[in-house]
Amino acid sequence: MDKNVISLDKIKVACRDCTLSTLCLPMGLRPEDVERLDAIVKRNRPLQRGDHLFRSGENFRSLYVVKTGAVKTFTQTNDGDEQVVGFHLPGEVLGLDAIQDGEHGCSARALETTAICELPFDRLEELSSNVPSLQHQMFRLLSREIGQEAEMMTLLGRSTAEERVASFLLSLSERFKRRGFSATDFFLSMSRQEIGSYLGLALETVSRLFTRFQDERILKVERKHVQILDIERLRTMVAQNHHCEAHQAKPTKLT
Amino acid sequence: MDKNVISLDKIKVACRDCTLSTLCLPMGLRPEDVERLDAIVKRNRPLQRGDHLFRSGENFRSLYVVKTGAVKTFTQTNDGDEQVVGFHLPGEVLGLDAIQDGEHGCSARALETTAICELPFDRLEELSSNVPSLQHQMFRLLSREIGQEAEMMTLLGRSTAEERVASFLLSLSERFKRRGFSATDFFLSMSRQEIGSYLGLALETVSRLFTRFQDERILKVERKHVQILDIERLRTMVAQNHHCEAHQAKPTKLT
DNA sequence: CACTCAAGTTGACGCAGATCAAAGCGCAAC
DNA sequence: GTTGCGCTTTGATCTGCGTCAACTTGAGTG
Repeated sequence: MDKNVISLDKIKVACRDCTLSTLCLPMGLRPEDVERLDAIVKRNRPLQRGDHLFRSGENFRSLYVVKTGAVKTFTQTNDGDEQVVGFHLPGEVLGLDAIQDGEHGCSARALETTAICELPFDRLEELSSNVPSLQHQMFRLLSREIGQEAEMMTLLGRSTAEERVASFLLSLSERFKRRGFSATDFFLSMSRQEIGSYLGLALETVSRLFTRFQDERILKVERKHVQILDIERLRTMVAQNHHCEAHQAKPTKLT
Repeated sequence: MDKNVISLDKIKVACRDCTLSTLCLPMGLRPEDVERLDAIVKRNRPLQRGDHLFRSGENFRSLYVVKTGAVKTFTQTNDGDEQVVGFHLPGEVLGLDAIQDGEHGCSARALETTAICELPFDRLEELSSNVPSLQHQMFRLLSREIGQEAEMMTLLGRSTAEERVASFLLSLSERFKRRGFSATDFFLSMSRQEIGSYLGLALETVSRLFTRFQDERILKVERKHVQILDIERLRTMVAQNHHCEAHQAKPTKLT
């Protein structure tokens, strides 16, 4: 309750005063440029859990930045189910894939009460032309997304279920940490089903791995509440060699 | 021989006269802006099969566009093998993931004799500031990459081996077609191993599927030479429902 | 020509993880 | 309180594809 009131207050904060400014677009901009950016930001009422931010196929008008809360992006499969393509925490930008053809390629929906900053893209583009450091920042942002997706591709292409879940938990942990939350104690705002969809696993497999990690004293899990007890073990898992060799293209000539 | 001489000639072609201009960065630019872009392009000697264009960890200075030939990008796994992250045909841009932190996150190597246009990024950025339509084009380019990688993620996350191979062949087919080559008769410049690595499959699985597709009169395969006999069947495979249900997150309440 | 070596094919086998099924649990509505 | 409904967990079974291994083929070399 109390918390809610505070967060409703916060959403009107200008970029200059926003705690995310070191993660978000303003990163590295001069104060006067942050002001110009701030001037084009629209701050709408918060989304409730389940609300759509945009839907696949809709016209692209704006990029969106998560301010508080969490959002999932997903596509529809031809049999009518969801394929989760991403989870987005405060400071992360949504809609980047839609710049290309002016149409959203995925839908976005709030996983919890979520505040959003909206950046009308035409104005952002115009401003980028006039503020080289903002243009640079935009390029970096898009590039980062590309790099992260490439990492995700190798994760999906060659990792075991164990590595995927470990990797997922580490990713969340690091992202929470950078946002000033605990790196070892947090709540998952998404279901096992959604995690499984994102990681290319069955929900049962995710559940079993949570249980196993708990048995091995790596985690403490109670429904959505996760505590990481042994983060090093998780890191080792991810760095581990893979069980299969044939996935891998050999470098032309060993030795 | 003859061909080689021609292609060596071609690599000196200016953007204005390049057959790729409708696929490449100049797309949609006014002629005078194409000239300005052309002025910053460096055209180096062609790469031979196996030559590196850049290596993971190297400083990022330029983006590269394939002009003729083909390039693979790959990362190294901790056990020293390659993980292929992409195949790049004429008109496709490499190095986009390196803008972020000024360092290449993957290596790129020519799969055959390959001509490249080099675009020094600092000059490209400067020019983008002055030419809004180029900036727009850059944003679209980066956005397209993001969208394509997201598609690849769902392919890797939830598809069967059959769907992956079918999808790979369709992708090549379409890309060749747009470049004026045959959509149904082409040579693979990469090995089964590399295809497998890219698709998250064992090379044996790729081989078996090629054989099966051939038995089913969908393809004719002879080593690197592929002919697509029934492209519709391939399309059906990709659009097909998936064998597994649990991968998929159910939409929160239908209706 | 024979020899080598990398690339590709094919078969046999085993296992990680999907699928199927059922039971337990937290939470909202009434 | 009771009822109902998602979500999660857990167990039992099944299977696609990775792994291992043997063989074929073709290109390059002397």
